[in-house]
This record gives sequence, C-alpha cells and structure tokens, in this order.
Amino acid sequence: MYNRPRIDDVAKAAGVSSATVSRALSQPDQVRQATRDKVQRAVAQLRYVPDAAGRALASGRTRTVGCVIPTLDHAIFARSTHALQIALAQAGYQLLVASHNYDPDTELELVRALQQRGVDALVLVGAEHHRQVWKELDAWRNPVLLTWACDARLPSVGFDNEAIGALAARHLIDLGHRRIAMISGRIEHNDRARARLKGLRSTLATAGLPLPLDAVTEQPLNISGGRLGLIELMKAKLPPTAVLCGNDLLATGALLQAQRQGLAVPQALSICGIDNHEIATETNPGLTTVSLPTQDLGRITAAQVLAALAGEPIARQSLLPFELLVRGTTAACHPSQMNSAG
Amino acid sequence: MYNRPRIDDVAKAAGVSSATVSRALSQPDQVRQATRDKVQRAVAQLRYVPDAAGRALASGRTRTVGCVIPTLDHAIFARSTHALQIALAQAGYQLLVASHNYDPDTELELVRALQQRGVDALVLVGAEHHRQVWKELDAWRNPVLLTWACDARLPSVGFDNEAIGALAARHLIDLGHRRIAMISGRIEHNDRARARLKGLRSTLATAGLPLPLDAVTEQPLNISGGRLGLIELMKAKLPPTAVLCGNDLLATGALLQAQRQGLAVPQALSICGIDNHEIATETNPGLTTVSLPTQDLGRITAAQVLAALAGEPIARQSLLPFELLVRGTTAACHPSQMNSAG
DNA sequence: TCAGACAATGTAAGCGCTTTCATTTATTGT
DNA sequence: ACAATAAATGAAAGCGCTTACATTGTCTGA
Repeated sequence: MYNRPRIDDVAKAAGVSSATVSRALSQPDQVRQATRDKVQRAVAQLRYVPDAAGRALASGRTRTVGCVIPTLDHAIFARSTHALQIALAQAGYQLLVASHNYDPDTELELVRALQQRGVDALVLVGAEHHRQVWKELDAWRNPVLLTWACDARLPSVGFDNEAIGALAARHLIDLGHRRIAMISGRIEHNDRARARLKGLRSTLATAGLPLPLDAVTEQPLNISGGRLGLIELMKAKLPPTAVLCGNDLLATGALLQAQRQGLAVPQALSICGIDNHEIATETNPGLTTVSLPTQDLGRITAAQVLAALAGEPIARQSLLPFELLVRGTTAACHPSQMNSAG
Repeated sequence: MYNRPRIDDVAKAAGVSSATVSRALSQPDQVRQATRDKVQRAVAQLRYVPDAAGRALASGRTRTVGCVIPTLDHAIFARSTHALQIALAQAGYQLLVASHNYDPDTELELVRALQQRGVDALVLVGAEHHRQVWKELDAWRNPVLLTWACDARLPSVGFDNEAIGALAARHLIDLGHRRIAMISGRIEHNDRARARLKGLRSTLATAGLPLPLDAVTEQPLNISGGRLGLIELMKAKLPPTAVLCGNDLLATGALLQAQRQGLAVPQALSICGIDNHEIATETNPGLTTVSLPTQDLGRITAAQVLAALAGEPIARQSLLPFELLVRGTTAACHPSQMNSAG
C-alpha cells in the first residue's frame, strides 16, 4: 500500500519548508524561480495533489461554486450550466450542480447543503425563492448571483422575460392575429414563466386584444405539455389562430399535436416558441422562436462570479439581448381563420 | 456582523463538551436521550451548521460523490444523474457532477479534480477511459463504479449494449428487412455506441445478412446528427429499408429527415431508436425503440455506491433489463421495397 | 564595503471538526 | 448495598493545509 504524499513530504523532497511549498503552489510570484522549480520537481515526482479539505479549512475558501437549477431534464439549463462550469473550471473553480424540480422546499435544502459544504459563491435561477432562502442568503457573506431573471435584491445575469413575451406577442399581432393564446409553464414557482405571460398579456392589452381565461394554459415544460396545452386551447368556442409557447419544447409539442389533429401549421395555426433550443431548427416546419443566448448566460455569469470572488465590483443587473427568429411556424393570419380555426 | 457558530459554542450553550456535540450529531445512538435533546436545542437556537471542511479533514470523508458524465445536453444522462443525486441526497451525500463532452483528456482532468476535492466515491459512464484514468483509479482506495456499460475491472451498473443492438436488429430482421443500416454515435470514445453497433453486426451476420461499409454512419448524438445520418445512408446505391439509430435523438432526426424527403415511415422506411427518451412518444408516428430504465440506473447506482461506502460487498456487475417498444416507425418490409427504397 | 531596504524563506499557530483514550456515571447481579 | 460491568461523557491530540510573523538572504547606493 501507498499513502498519498503530504505537503511535508514535498517540502522534504524539495529541501524547503512546507510554507514555501504552499506558496510555490498558490502564489508562485512570491517564490524565487529556482525554488519554484525544485518544488515543481518534487511535486511531479511524488505526484503530490493538495488535499482540498486541509486547504479549505486553513484558507476558509473551497474554490467551489454552487449552482441550484430547477431541472437538468432539458437542454436549456444544461447548456448554460455547462458553459458556466467550463468557464469556472478555467479559473480553477469547481462547479457543484444540484436540481430541485421546481420545488421551493427542495431548493431551500439544496441552498443549505451547498452553504454547509462551504461553497465560495452561489448561483441561483430566477428571482422567486422560498422566503427562508432570501433570509439565509441575506445573512450569508459570500457572492450570490441570480440568473435567467433579474431582481434588484441581488446581482443578476438574465433576460427581461416580460420583454421576451412582448416581442413574441408583437410578432403575432403584426401578422394580423387577433385570437392569440399561450401555453405557459406552470407559473406558480416560476417567475420566468410568469413574466413571459405578463409580457404577452400587456402587449395584447395595449393592442386592444383580449386574453380570455381559456386562452392560457399551464403545462409541464416538455413536449407532452405542449401537446396537452394545444388540446386544451383548441377546446375554446373560438380557438386561437396563434399560440405563444413558454419554451421550444412546449412549442414542439403544440406543433406535433396540431399536425396530429390535421391542423396545418402555419396556415391554420401559428406557433411561436422561446429559447431557440436545438429542436427548433429540426421540426417540420422550423420553429419560429425568440432566441436566447444561453451559452453566453453561463459564460457571463461565470465572469461575474469570478469578479465578485476577487472582490471586484460587479454590475447589479446584466440584461442579455435576445431576438426573434422567424422560421416556418408563424404566418399572416388568413381571413378565413378569423371566425373558426378548429 | 455575526459569526457562524462553532461546535464549541454549541457545546457551551448545551453545557456539554464538543465531543458530545459531535457525537450527538453524527452518532446519536451513542448519546443519552436527555443529552441529545440539550444539544439539539442549542443547535437549533444557534442555527449551528457543521463546517464541511473541518469535518472532512478530521474524519477523512467528505460525504460527497463525484459523477463524471459525457454530456448534460440531452435528457438521457440528465435523468439517470438526477435519480442518482436524489438517492444519494437522501443518505446525506452530495453529488458532484461534471461533464467532458466525450473528450478523454477532459475526463482525466475531471477525475483528478474530483479526487483532489476528496470525493468519497466516483461514478463514471462507460467502460472506455483514458489509460491514465484506469491507472489512477487503480491506485485510489475509494469506491469507483461504472455505469451504462459493464466491465470486469470495476463494479458496474449498466446495460448489455451489445444485446440492445441485437434486440433491435432481431426486430428489424423479423419484420423481413434485409437491408438494414445504422446511424450510430461516434464510436471512437464511446464503448456504448460501439457495443450497440457490434450487436447489430453480429445479429445480421448470424442471419446471413450483409452490413456494407456505407450502411453505417457515425454522427453527433442529437437530432441534427440523425438528419445528417439519414441523408448519408440514402446515398447508397441500394439504400436500406430499415435504420437502427444509436439513440432516440438520432432516430427522431432520421424520422424528421425522412418525412422532409417524402419518405413514408414506416411504409418506405423503418426506424428504430434506443432509450425510450421522452421524445419517442411524441413523434408522429411514435418511435419504436429499446426502452432503457435510466431512472433505475441512477437509483441502483446510488444504492451500490452507498453500500460500497458502508463497506458492504457489492455485486461486480449489475445488468439492467430492457425491452423493445414497438410503436409506429417500424413495419414489415414491403416487397416493393426490396429493390429500391429511395 | 556596509548599512538599509526589500525579497525570500522558515517557524509555528491555528482553521473546525472527529476520535482515541481516560474518566465519570449508570446499570446489573448477588 | 456493593462490586463488577457497561454506558456516557470529557480531555486532548491531531487531520493537512495556509498565513502572520520572524528570520535570513540579496541587492542597492553612498
């Protein structure tokens, strides 16, 4: 059997003190070139890898960032999270990911678990959290960032979700649609979904268009939810001629269901998604959607986290741009649609 | 400003020694009921949360499990990983997830980073790894598990991927298909993909059927890859009448591309996927696929990891069952297909 | 050449917890 | 009621590292 070498073993092998080894490893510029080389050689020879626990205990920092996300189940969060991980890793930070499936109590537990684990910073999704989360975050001294949405209470990197909803709504209105409906994610613990819906609602209101109760349905954020949502919406006496979907998975489901029902898209029904998920380019026809730079979201979040950890001042709010991508699922409202669309 | 309470603060508040507090928290059965209550009260009052670094340093265990996966980009790994996380969390273990995008060098780095971080156990995907990974894992004293595939060198929880490929092949052969092709994931650093292809190949060979070079194409494991794969396969002089896809994303892409080209599925072309991904029930028609219990994979892996950490003996190989789900994308080979299928 | 200044290194004290071992307290059998 | 035994608790020594602070070495300018 063979025991992991300790810092003292390296020190002995290099003929220096353990303090010098420590410095050579974490603050190389404090150590003379020749000494550094000796240490490096000893490290390589012994295959020394510093123990994270000892290091954390002594320095009070773990070089770890915690990230709490709703779900890993669709590529959206996966992409931004992955970008975050990569960027942090380059700076020597490890990302700890945990997901709570849209359950606030679980989120609270995860936040606590990560704090206890001693993460140096925390990244959360959205601006809506358990009261206790806000409270405990407030008492915490390390950087905390919100992503995907913005909130004045904490530094945020995200989108103006209301504007996203408004942009999509504008597009559908401009195409001549008057009966516009929405398949939204469940809004209860999801401020992004709520804001997007609000953007649609206010834009419709401004245009003097109604948004009846039965023109909004909340569904799980997946393809199946999109299907169910469309079935639901089409039950209305006057079914919509255009449907905005909370994300591209919902939109894909709506598209597939429309096709299954023999509803031509976009001739009989326009569908607009949000995200520009991979799938949006693959459906037949391609999905019109609001494209969000999710990868940038991860990268920028990483940059902000690192800056905060370095004690640099960071922007309170970073709003990322987005744009409408018109593909094949939206088209001008045909006069014949005006009275019936089922 | 307010400082996190230490174990000594709790000890003082409870009127006991710090050793007793420690025991009351981690080995409650070693402490008398009355004492335990006093400690609990002090803990609650001070909101004491033990410091993970101190605990890790003193005990030599971090209550953390590392998990290295190829990608978070599609729901397959997300689902099994999530199940793993939940199950570990219930036992008080935190899961550390890192992804390498099918790059062996990155995987090596991640394995090292996790070991350095002091994870108590490691979960990897597949049986193919950087030489150095095998070497360093071998010198490591903590539990390591392989998932998704099995290998005699380490305890594994996974599938017989070759049998999966064979099962799908059998299905297509039984339907009367004679020209069967495959859209596979890139097999270079992916033993699961390689095994599935091998299963197809050997089953075809047994049935006396050929698998020409141009009947196999390797593509990125996403919808777009499926599209490209189908385009590729259809260039053959004698195009296939049935296509096996390495996973359901590839199959979905193949299906969408076939439809875009005006190739009726399943009349003119049968398509079979693997995984039973959410999308498999959503396409029109529904995807015939080999259903894999990915959630069970995560749960069982967790159980094995926990058992290993508890020092209990664990099975070297756990092969999980799978089954063929025949939906709408496969059908009997029509005589007219036999000579031309484009 | 030598004092003075500054850079490089060493010494040693913890960081917050667990755990061994010794000690005290409770329990049992007679 | 009192040994003998078992159970509960306390004292204290680290776990492996970082980092003040002290010390030594090196370089500058007169």
